[in-house]
Amino acid sequence: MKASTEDRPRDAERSQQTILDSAREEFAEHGLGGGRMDRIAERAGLNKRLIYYYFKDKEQLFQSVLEQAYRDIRDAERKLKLQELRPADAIRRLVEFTWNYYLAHPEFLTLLNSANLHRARHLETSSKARALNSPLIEMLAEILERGRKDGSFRGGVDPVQLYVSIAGLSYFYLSNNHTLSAIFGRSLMTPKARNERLSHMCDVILGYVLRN
Amino acid sequence: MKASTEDRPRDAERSQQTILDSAREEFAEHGLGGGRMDRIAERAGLNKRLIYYYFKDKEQLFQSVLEQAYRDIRDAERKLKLQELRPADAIRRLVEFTWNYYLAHPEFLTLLNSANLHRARHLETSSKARALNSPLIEMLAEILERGRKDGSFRGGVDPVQLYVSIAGLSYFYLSNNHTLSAIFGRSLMTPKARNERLSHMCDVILGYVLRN
DNA sequence: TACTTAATTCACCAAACAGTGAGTTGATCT
DNA sequence: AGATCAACTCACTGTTTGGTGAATTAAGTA
Repeated sequence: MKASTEDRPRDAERSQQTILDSAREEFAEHGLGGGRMDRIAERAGLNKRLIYYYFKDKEQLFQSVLEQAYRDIRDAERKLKLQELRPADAIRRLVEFTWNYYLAHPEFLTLLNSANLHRARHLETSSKARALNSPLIEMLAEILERGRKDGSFRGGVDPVQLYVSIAGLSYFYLSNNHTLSAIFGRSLMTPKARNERLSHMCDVILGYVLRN
Repeated sequence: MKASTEDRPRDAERSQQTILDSAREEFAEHGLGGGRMDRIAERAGLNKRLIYYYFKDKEQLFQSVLEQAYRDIRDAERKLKLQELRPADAIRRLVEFTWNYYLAHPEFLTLLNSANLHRARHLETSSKARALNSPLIEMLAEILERGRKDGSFRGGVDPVQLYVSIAGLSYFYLSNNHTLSAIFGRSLMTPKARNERLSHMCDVILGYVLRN
């Protein structure tokens, strides 16, 4: 759980990363307002003062956490090789990827929620904001163009709208999974329910882009 | 802004509602963790002690806020008369309603996010949770059945999945509007952008349910 | 080995916070 | 007019919180 206080060599970078990891957990679990600096220090097994030494204050720490979360997902996105697939398969793959990434990184969802609660001021200030633009937009544009050319896709589809829709279908289901489960009176996270959701989302998105 | 302290007749119900309204604003703006009881009292123009008199503690106050938020949207949903419309028009109307409701009640989105951050324990405890099931599910089932019968809709569509998808398309765009705007470097809330989003969502949902 | 400087810890603070005991006020009933 | 009880206020507290000044320790350098 907590790193032992025993003799570990001094390593600024390592400590910064440990703090960042602990902060990500803490903020993902309790939000920015509910996150506690003392708990972050405890999680990291480092003295609280060190957090302020490296990250000025709570706000900047959260901003750094957010930037890394974005870097992580963008890195994962870049690894997708969609050019090799036929348009319809590429779209399906993209839906699956988004779904699986959110599923594997639930903290990404809550961090984004926190960022938006605070009107994304942590991104506006960030000089790295521009570089955060998803590579998926370009990929998507290329896929849509290929599909249109070979006659399988409808034309006039905005890649940004489609990207937001693909993300939204997974995001809402997973981020609001608790309230939805309570309301429908059944768990949405059983393997069966998850498979059904993925299947449904593919049907929706493909039903939209496919000509016919 | 703040209700004046001047002589207003004593009214328990009125005070409770005032507190509830102030709490909804506060929690919507800062989340559950970031919401401050002192600020809620100040917003309401009532003594903080009164909050504890009527609502025991912060947790129960939040639960009450959440229950009312759900009651409000369910009431609005019930007013929809979709039976009179042709299936495709009914679906379009439903998408529009969802979009417009979220647009007019942004606090609903952030309250739900807070509830989910805390794993919806405020709903699980709530005896009113069952009654929160959306009437839209039944309406949607009826519309889908009608559309299937008259040959315009595909069959085998799960109303719950579709409901989640319709909600998700609006929710993600609006709830994450700040981060999305920052990333894409353009506002998503101009009238033009909003119209385009609504149009796109209708296309996606109808593209899915319509046979063809 | 002594010196330098960055990494890390210690001990502490003022403000903010959720929550409360004990009262005061005012509407209503007899 | 006096009694009653709910509505509402006052003044306070123990604790938590984000944040900091100053000291200490260890790793590299001359």
